[in-house]
Amino acid sequence: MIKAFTDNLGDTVGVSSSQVRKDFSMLGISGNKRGGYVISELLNDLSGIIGSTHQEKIIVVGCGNIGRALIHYNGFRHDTFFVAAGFDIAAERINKEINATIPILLMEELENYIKDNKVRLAIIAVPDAVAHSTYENLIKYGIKGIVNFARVNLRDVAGVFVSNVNIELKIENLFYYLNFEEKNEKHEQQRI
Amino acid sequence: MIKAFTDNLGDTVGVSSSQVRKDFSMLGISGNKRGGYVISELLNDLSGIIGSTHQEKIIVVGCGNIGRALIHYNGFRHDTFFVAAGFDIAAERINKEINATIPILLMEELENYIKDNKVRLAIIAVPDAVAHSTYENLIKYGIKGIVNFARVNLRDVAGVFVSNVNIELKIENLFYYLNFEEKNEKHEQQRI
DNA sequence: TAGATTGTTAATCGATTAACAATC
DNA sequence: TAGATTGTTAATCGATTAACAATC
Repeated sequence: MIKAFTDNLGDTVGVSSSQVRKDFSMLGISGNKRGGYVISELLNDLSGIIGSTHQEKIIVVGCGNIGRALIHYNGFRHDTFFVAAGFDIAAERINKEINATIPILLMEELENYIKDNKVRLAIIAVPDAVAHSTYENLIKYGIKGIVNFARVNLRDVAGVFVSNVNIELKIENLFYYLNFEEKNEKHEQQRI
Repeated sequence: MIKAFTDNLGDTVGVSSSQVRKDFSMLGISGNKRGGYVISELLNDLSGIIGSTHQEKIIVVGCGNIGRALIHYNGFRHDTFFVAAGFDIAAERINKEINATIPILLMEELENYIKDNKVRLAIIAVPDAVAHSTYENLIKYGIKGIVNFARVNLRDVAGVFVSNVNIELKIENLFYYLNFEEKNEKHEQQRI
């Protein structure tokens, strides 16, 4: 019976023990005073809270470099969700090229596919220029959650949650921090 | 001479006008009372602040699905940075397969490449299991900024900035929100 | 001038952390 | 029992927003 304590748990994910206790408290998860949390029970409680979205279908819209990488990424594909299909305006060509096990379908089939399969979550990996219209369509077709890789800021609307990735922005932010740090170091040295 | 006001600017990026004014104030960017900001000047000021990291080399470590997508992604590749090389334990094979313009080099060459080319920023796209050791090596070799796509939480250390992406976690979070929302809606309906 | 918008200060909000009583 | 760890409340911190004087 493997146990863990809030400071262990916090350490491994990079938050404070207070944070862990607070979160657990809010989620209604309780441990044993002085005894910590039994890992197996904890996992059980958590998966109960997360909701058993067993093998929910998600789709990838746009099958360029990023889209295809996500479709073939074997990293995920576990209990909670899997990529069921990709969509692209050049579906046939891509299908021929990559000989995929996950089908790439035409954009025209998007609406029906979402509705027929009750897809709730989509990944946007289309070119920036069409990201916003894609987003609007997805919402119209009933998608409730979106991960967006295009470099436009898509926003949450009522009942729809959007998570913007924007790798380029991340990289630029990092450079900003680096340059800032460097500048400060120089100042430090001058002062000494 | 195109102008913009803090509420326009805020709107387009999804923040409040106060926020924009606050940020500009802290960055030392000033506009004209009643006249807003001249876009061209604003861009100028901003690029001055961001620091002119002209055409800085970044590298991608791990050339699986995600890594290769990033290497071939033509989305970025603009003034501030570009992907100069990829690294993988199976460099030759991958090079043969993809016939790339950006070279994929062997992991053994990583240290020298970083030092010779003064690379400051790296993207980690290796399998989860080796992400942490890759991270430690990169830091040892002098990397100062990391974007991490592996599903492990890598942390900032002194002078090194890490940005964790973890797409799977994002998707799971979205499902959590969706399920939560759904549950609440049901309760709403029951109450009515 | 009157009206509009900046820039900055104060107020608010929320999230994180610290502290500590409860208790195993 | 003494010691350790939870669970919760209070204190702190930071970030966001509101407000408003300055002024173009």
